[in-house]
Amino acid sequence: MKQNTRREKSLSLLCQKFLSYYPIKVEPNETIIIKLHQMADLLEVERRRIYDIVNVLESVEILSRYCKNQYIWHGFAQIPHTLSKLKTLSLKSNFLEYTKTLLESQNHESNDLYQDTKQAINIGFEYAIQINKVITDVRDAMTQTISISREEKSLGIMSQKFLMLFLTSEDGIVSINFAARVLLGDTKSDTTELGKFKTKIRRLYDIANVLTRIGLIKKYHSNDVNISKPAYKYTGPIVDVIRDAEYVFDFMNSGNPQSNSKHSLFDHFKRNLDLQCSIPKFDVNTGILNSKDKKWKKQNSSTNVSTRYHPYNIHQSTSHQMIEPNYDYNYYSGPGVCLPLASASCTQDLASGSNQADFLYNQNDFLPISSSSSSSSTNQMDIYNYQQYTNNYLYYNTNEPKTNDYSMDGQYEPTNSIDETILVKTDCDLVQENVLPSFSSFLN
DNA sequence: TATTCCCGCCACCAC
DNA sequence: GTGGTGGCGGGAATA
Repeated sequence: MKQNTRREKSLSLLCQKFLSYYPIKVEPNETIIIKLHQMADLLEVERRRIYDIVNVLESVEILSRYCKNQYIWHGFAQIPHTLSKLKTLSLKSNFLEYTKTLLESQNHESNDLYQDTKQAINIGFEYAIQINKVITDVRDAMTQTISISREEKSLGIMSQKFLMLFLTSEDGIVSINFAARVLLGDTKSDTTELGKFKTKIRRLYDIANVLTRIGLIKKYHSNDVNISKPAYKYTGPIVDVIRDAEYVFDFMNSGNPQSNSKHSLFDHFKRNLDLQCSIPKFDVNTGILNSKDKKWKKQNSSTNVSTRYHPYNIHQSTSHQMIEPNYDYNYYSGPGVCLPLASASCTQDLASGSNQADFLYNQNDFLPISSSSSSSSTNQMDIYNYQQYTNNYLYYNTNEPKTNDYSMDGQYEPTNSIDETILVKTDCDLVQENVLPSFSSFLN
């Protein structure tokens, strides 16, 4: 039916179909390769659409690029740790201050360009252009225009910044308008011009559709006149900041030690900055990411970070893809976090769609690995509250993959047969609620 | 009308 | 040059 055509082709539904082919968790002895051209054929879509999905999924480390046309599927277990890193980055990099500055600037500047733009949308597009031009010219004369680099405009990095807003928001609600302005950067130059703003909104819808499908956010409807519509609400795990994360190395040394994604802020640090340098700061006035130690620079092609990598331990090489629909899952113990996972037909639940978020994050059937009780009567917390459940213990895997474990064609040649998983007390810093702004009420 | 976002052009980049 | 990748914005479907 024509009415369903657009919906059937939607990125959200496409993402759901994509996810239905892969398990929530990956067994330690599995390698799950995603071949993009096969997925495009399977889902009967242009490959361009697959990139949209993959780029956002990569931003939360559900998968990572392996080589041309191929990605490695990691499942959902890494998500809490990725979110912890993003939250930590928000607080350690001035990102939160930047967003506050943005909020204040719009509150105090009655002639704020964005307000003019938004107002002008109601008046007429042509008039909006005129207003923008005049104000932009004035501002250009007063301020140095610094644009955000192409790298920072990647869908994955936008996705990460979008998530950082949710993770530092007091109420977990972020209006798409505010997010767009944050992503545009530079509170004082012409970056809020209508065209760029609309483009950013489009991308945010793309991102939001994928993040919604994996249950991290959902569309938020409110009658509150103070909340700008449209808005999204965070529905993902509650995560803490990583204690003592002051240097780029702190991020590199957790999660995906060898990843090299163009869609990850962390990997940008690894490529572009000294590992010993402190975490780069966002300029609170422009939103541009800078570092005292080194300028954000174009990637050097001679970088010694390998483009062939396995982010996690892989104990045997299998080239199979497409997990059976009724695959059983017990729990996953990988680097970064160790989470109990469902022993159910996850892919079917994923495919059902409607209660996916509940399934992923609010299942009652999960038991922490360290729990001495196997009673299922325990009212388990969200799967992603696991850190808190275990008194802020994180599981770190001591056996990180070594470069020489892989042959030139990327096949894993195991030198270690057994994982050793140790407990590391995190004693996470708890963020004081009163420092967190609300991003929902932005220029209603 | 405002929101949502599909579609594909074409620039960029590694090889 | 070639093919993979993905930023970008027009404009149409949907609410």
